[in-house]
Amino acid sequence: MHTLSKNQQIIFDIIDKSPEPMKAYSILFNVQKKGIKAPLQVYRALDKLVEIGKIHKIESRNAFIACQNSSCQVSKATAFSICESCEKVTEINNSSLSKYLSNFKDKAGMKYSKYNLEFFGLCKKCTTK
Amino acid sequence: MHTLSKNQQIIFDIIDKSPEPMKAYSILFNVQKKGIKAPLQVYRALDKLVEIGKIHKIESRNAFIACQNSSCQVSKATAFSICESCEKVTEINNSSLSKYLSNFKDKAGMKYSKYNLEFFGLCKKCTTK
DNA sequence: ATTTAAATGTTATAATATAACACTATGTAA
DNA sequence: TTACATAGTGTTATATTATAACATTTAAAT
Ligand SMILES: [Zn+2]
Ligand SMILES: [Zn+2]
Ligand SMILES: [Zn+2]
Ligand SMILES: [Zn+2]
Repeated sequence: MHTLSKNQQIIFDIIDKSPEPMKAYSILFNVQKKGIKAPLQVYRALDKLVEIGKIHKIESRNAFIACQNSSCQVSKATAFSICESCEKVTEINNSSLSKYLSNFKDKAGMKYSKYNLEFFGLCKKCTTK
Repeated sequence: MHTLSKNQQIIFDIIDKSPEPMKAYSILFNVQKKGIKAPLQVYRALDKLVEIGKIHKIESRNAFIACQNSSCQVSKATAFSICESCEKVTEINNSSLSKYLSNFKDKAGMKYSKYNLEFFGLCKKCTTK
């Protein structure tokens, strides 16, 4: 089991508590009172947290979210739903989907070791507005 | 059928000719001899070209690629394979995959209108090195 | 011809991310 | 416990990616 360093723990905690994906500079702003002053300190922690699967990057938003899937030890098979109205992001944990994608074979013979899928649409709440 | 404006055509042509995804500022550098001098001119053309499905953005790379799928009129269901060694990117055109993803239903009841999928791994060429 | 929408040109600036270097803490193994 | 290796930190500077705001021009629609 991996033990987080001081900066990693601070930055993980703030992302984990956030109801929405957080951007790097918003994280920075929020941890300055804890002594983390420079972008690099944030980005280094983010890199590590992504690497070990504690957080994921939402590529289309340049934002970071805590892993909501306890079995997701590494960020190598990720899927998210993103509401284009309220920007709510949810990690999808669907074994049929992950099985389908993990077994997907390209005709070009490429061997995949990782994927990231982002669905866009309207969440239930925003649909009824 | 959509007719491209002058800047849109210039920028589409250079992306279409490129064997690899192009970044916005690399595009800018390459079209300066054609009179396009400012980032905004590039980004505006890119936005439009993405909107009409002539190009796609590779989110994990902040780069743009010409649509390799003639039936892809709008960028609302995209899938790519990305080689993490040589950075070669290929648009995946697989009807089983697109059918599966287009019909995918989240248990949260979210209605999806769009998705983007990026596979990562080693291409054939890089596997045998 | 008049109106409307789309595209352009330009300057400035915001937002996102990394390079380089010096230093400190932690774990491992002789 | 001392040496060594690996990971993490702090700091300054800078690179890269993207948008705001405003004036003007072109193309399309009525
Ligand atoms: Zn996860
Ligand atoms: Zn919503
Ligand atoms: Zn396409
Ligand atoms: Zn390759």
